[in-house]
Amino acid sequence: MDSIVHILKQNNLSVTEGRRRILSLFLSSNGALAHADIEKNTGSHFDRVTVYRTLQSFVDKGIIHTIPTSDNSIKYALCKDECGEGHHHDHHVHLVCSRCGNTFCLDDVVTPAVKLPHEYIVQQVEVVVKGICRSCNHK
Amino acid sequence: MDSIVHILKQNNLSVTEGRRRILSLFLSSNGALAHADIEKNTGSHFDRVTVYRTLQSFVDKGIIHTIPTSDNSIKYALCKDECGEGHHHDHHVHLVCSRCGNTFCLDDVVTPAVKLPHEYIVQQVEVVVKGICRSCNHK
DNA sequence: AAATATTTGCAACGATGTTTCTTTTTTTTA
DNA sequence: TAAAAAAAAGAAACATCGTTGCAAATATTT
Ligand SMILES: [Mn+2]
Ligand SMILES: [Mn+2]
Ligand SMILES: [Zn+2]
Ligand SMILES: [Zn+2]
Repeated sequence: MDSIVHILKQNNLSVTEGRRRILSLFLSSNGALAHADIEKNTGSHFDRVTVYRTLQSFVDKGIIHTIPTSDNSIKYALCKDECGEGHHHDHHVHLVCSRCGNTFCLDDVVTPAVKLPHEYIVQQVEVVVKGICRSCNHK
Repeated sequence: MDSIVHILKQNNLSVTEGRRRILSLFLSSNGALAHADIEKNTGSHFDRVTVYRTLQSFVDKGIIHTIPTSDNSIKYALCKDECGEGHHHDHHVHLVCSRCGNTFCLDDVVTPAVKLPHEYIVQQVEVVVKGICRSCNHK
């Protein structure tokens, strides 16, 4: 069975044209995608609202995760394995390339521990690095 | 001279009612402020646009800095000393309290170094911690 | 006090995201 | 496979956020 369909079924999502297309976009893209990228790449096939709802349901199911960026636009990228409904475990660093503007998950770079004064409690650490991505750096 | 007026003059900003009020809000608040907080706290005294422009000019001058949060809302907080026009040096960690919802600059907690694979270049590291703030933790 | 420079308010606009409701599509059941 | 039930998509309306251009008001300089 098609791997895209497989992922959808595994997550109890009914298989629709829109979900197939959007999930396929994520699988074939190496960087993160913004809502606008998705609208563009799916042409005028789907309503904006459908895209919003699809992204939201993917996030809910742990198929994709959101990436906060300092310019305040949300990006989305595929989760690796361990995430599921109500369980996100994306403890990696994100890179926003200041040359090409793309955003990447650095899945192998684990979020550093942050030590706060003892009056505080740390629950989650989010790290976004601004820098130059691999492909921009090699040119 | 009033310290608020002093700061404005020092930054070559003309002293207006709006700027005085907004700067004074920052000086008297211990957490970070969102645009909405400012609109609320200044009553209906100023137009939305004026608030936007004031915040923008404060950021430009290095009086305040922006704080990215994972819920994609911008917060603003006072800079400490070293920042100036075109020179922001806010290398500290930010905490979003999951109990009270407030956002704080942890001025004494320096952004940890993040080591990326050598194909990448790091330019800036942004760390946002979700956790419990001092005052919420003491209750 | 007058002239100049800067800021403000207002109105209009675009982008983003949400909600409600009806129609269409998908899934389940028989 | 056909009918019934459930889920998703599309459309329209709406809310919020943030920006821009311009005329009126305010602050600064002369
Ligand atoms: Mn990621
Ligand atoms: Mn700060
Ligand atoms: Zn790049
Ligand atoms: Zn708190």
